[in-house]
Amino acid sequence: MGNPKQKWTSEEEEALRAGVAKHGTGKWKNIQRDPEFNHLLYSRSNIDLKDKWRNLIVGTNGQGPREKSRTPKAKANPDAPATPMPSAQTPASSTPVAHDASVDTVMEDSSKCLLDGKTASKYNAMIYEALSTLKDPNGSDTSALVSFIEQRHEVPPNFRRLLSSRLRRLVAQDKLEKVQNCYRIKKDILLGAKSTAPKQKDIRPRQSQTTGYLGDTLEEAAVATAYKIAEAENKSFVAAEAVKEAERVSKMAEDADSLLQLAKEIYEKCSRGEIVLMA
DNA sequence: CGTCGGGCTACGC
DNA sequence: GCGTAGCCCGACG
Repeated sequence: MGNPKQKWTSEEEEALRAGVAKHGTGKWKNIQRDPEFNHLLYSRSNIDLKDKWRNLIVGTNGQGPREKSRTPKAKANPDAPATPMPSAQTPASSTPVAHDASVDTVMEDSSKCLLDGKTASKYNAMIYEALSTLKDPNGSDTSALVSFIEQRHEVPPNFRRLLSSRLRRLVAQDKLEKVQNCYRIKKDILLGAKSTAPKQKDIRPRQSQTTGYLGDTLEEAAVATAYKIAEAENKSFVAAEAVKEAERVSKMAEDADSLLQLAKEIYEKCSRGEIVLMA
């Protein structure tokens, strides 16, 4: 009630970045506890840090609403395949690449409608289903996706909004690609990747007895999608190494930049004869 | 206990 | 009306 909203200041943001640079992502509590940043982040919880960083990343990823790229990210990643935006993908969220590679979703799209526990995002599956069915070379826009999904699934009234939110997030995670107003499944990085069989051997050959509204073309598309995802998963794994390298470099660059600025300030003050207090 | 991902909603354009 | 950003909640380790 009495919480209008607490917007993040650039100080806090900078502290967060510095904290991430020092401790790495995921160590939100450490960052928050760190006496160095606690002065700025005392009013924020570790969850807040995580959330803020999430939004920060979206903007840093390349095309984002807000580009706060103050620091010229190092290019690096010489081995970059055919990826449009290989550089600084996600500072330390190699998680989305490797860990998140579990790509939960996808696999059992429609059959997941009323499945047991997992309760993962079935929306993602719907999106993949829709995209892989209407194979639009230019991608499908939100309206097309909404109507497609609405025809096959039960959706809440505010689904459109939900969907667009989800689409954005998927794009941010590099799972989808947005061209103009249309979305399509992203299939970046293509490399030799020997088919490392173990995983995708069981991509549910048959499914759909849950409801039965499934067409065979749809099923085929679903399987194809699952296959592609599995393939992409393998590629991601291989690519993760390169990405990590890039991350490391860009992180170093950021660090160096911060230190440089700090050093500059100190230098100027010193040359003016002022006394500088170091923390 | 801490982290992560999803979802909701107020706010700005 | 859409997109963004902060915040909350449940799940998982």
